[in-house]
Order: sequence, then structure tokens, then C-alpha cells
Amino acid sequence: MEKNVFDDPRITAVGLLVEAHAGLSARFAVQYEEHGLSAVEFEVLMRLARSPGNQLRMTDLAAQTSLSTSGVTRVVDRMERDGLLCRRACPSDRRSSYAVVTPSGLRRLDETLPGHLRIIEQWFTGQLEPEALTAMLDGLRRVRDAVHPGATAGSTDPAPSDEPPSPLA
Amino acid sequence: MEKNVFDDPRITAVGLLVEAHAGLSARFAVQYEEHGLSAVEFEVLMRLARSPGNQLRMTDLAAQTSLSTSGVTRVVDRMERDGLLCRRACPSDRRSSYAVVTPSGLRRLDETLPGHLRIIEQWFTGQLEPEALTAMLDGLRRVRDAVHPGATAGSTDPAPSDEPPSPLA
DNA sequence: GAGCAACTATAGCCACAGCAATATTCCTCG
DNA sequence: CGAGGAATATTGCTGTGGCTATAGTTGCTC
Repeated sequence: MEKNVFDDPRITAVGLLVEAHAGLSARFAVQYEEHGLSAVEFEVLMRLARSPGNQLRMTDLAAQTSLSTSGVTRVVDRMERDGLLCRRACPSDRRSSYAVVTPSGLRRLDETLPGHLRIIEQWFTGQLEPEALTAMLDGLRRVRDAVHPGATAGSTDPAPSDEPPSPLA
Repeated sequence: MEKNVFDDPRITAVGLLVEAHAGLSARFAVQYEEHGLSAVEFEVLMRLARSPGNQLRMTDLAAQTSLSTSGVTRVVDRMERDGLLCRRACPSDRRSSYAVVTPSGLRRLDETLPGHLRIIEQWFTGQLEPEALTAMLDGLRRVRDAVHPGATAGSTDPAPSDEPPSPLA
């Protein structure tokens, strides 16, 4: 009997992470759709709504999401067309424009958030006792801090902007 | 001072999961690329290589990956064109075809796996002491079992096939 | 002040994947 | 045995997002 690489505990570990993430994302997606949003649109709304003035420069929005700058252009195009966002010229730098959440966008987010939180509680945080939950979250935080999303390549100290790279946590 | 929804611990929790996953996936992606593979191609190779006969019916491959059946058709097209896979007619059911890993595909996987494992260890499993790691993995397993990837909608008992739905863990 | 590099947003082009439609094959029931 | 329905793989169409080029803007250097 030869050793089977596929049973390697490291493979198992990433499998758990990937499948937990995928399953949760799928749950989120169906709930987003109930409110006419996609996952990226929801994330954009969240990032903007938590920013001062409900707005963010396109570049900063790209840095905070998993999108490229051109990707942000397209998403903002769609969401502006749908009335959730609008563009605003940056007074101090004519290269930049702000994406601003409209009242309609804020309303949409308010409608979507309660169900979102309910899903998180039902399928994620509520699945574990408090100690187990904090243990898992501590582990995830350590991993997150290590891989540091935003520092994709092996740069020593990216510091892409003044904003904290991961304000979500 | 009003309560800020964005500081809700549930939001923080999913943020950790999402960012840890995203960061790790990004690390994986650059290593895959060093060996001319994409993430889905690597996953396809893994799923096939661990299956008896290094083969799987297209539908079963779709069920085991995050792809739809048409998605599998395209991926297998590309990988067959690249010589990593080949199609084989199913003798017992002429509707089905097998995707079979070629020796070249197995070689590619063998070349890619060591670096993959190294990345997992460096950025994921190696970031935590053994007890913290198992605590986190136990939590992830509970969440994974709850959301049950493959049962996307609210069906009570999907049981899509005889195969275990998540052989990765 | 002129020149030049860096930055910002966008548009063109392409790859990828999902949905729906289609063709073929299998199975079950009458 | 035949008909109808389920299953399987594929293709067309579409939406999405990344990469690169481009145009406009800023700031730095000399």
C-alpha cells in the first residue's frame, strides 16, 4: 500500500476552507438574487456604505474589492444604470471620480442586510459554540493576516494606500 | 453614537473567511500558472487523478467541481487540446463519455503538487500551532457539513450520486 | 515653465462559464 | 414492442471580468 497524496492533511485542510467558502457563497448568492443583487454588487454597496460620505474613489473601491479597476468601471456602470450608485467628479483631482451610493442603493442594502445576517448566523456563526467559533475565527485571522490579500506577489511591504487593506475585519 | 451594522461580528466573521480564502487562492493561482495550469484545470486534474482509472464521467466531474456540465465540456476541450486529458467513450452507456488523465496530465500534476503543498504549509497550515489548526479545521468542517456544497438550494436530501459529495475531505 | 513619470478612469479585445436549447441514448411503463 | 420521459454531452448566446492600450491629469525635477 503506497502513500496516497490525496489524503494528505494539507489537501484536506484547503478542501475544508474552499468548500465552506463555496457553500456559504452559494447561500449568499441566492439571497442576493432575491433582492436583485449579485455578490460583487453587494460587496460594492457594503464598501461604499461604510465609507465616509457613502462614497469612494474608483481606484480605492477596486483596492477594497476583488476587482480590477476596469472591473470596477463595469460594475459601477451597471449599478449606475440601475440607480443604485452615481458618479461624482472629484473636486481636488480631476482624474478621479467618486462612486456614491444613492438613497435607492442604501435602501436596497438595508433590505438585503437582515437576510444576509440571518444566513451568516444560520449556516456559519451559529453552527459552533462560542468558544469553537472564536477559535476558528482566530485561526482564520492568522491565516488572513499571513496571506494578506492585496499583497498578491511577494512584495515585502505593499502598503497600497492609506486605507487599511482589509477594513472588513 | 449609533450602532454600526458594519461592525457586526457576523460581518467580520465572513470577512475573515472570504479574505483568507481569497488570499490563499491568489497564492495558489500564481503557482498554478508556473506550471501552465489554471485553478479549475488543477482541480480537474486532482479529481480525475484520485478517481479509479484516472477517469470520471463528465457529469460526475461536474458534480465534484464547481462547474456546470457545459463548463466541464469546455475545460475538458481545452485540456484535451493541451494533451492533459482525453475523452473515452463509455462502453456501458453511449450517452456518457469519460475524461481520462493522460500520462502527460499525471506528470503535470506531479510537477505541480509539491509546490502546492508547500504553499499550503507556508501560508495556511503552518501558520498555526497544531491545536489551533485542528480547532480551526474542526470549525470549518462543521460549517462545511452544514452548508453542504452541492445542495445549493433548500432541498432536503439532494444525494446527487453514489459518490460522496465532497471526497476532498 | 517644460518635460517626464506616475496616476486615474475608461474602452477594446479576449477568455471563461452559466443558461437554455438540441441531439442522442437509455429506461420505464403500457 | 413502442412511446414518452429522463439523462448525457454539447453548442449558441450572453454576461462578466481581466489585460492592455489610451487619453487626460497631476506632480516632480531640472
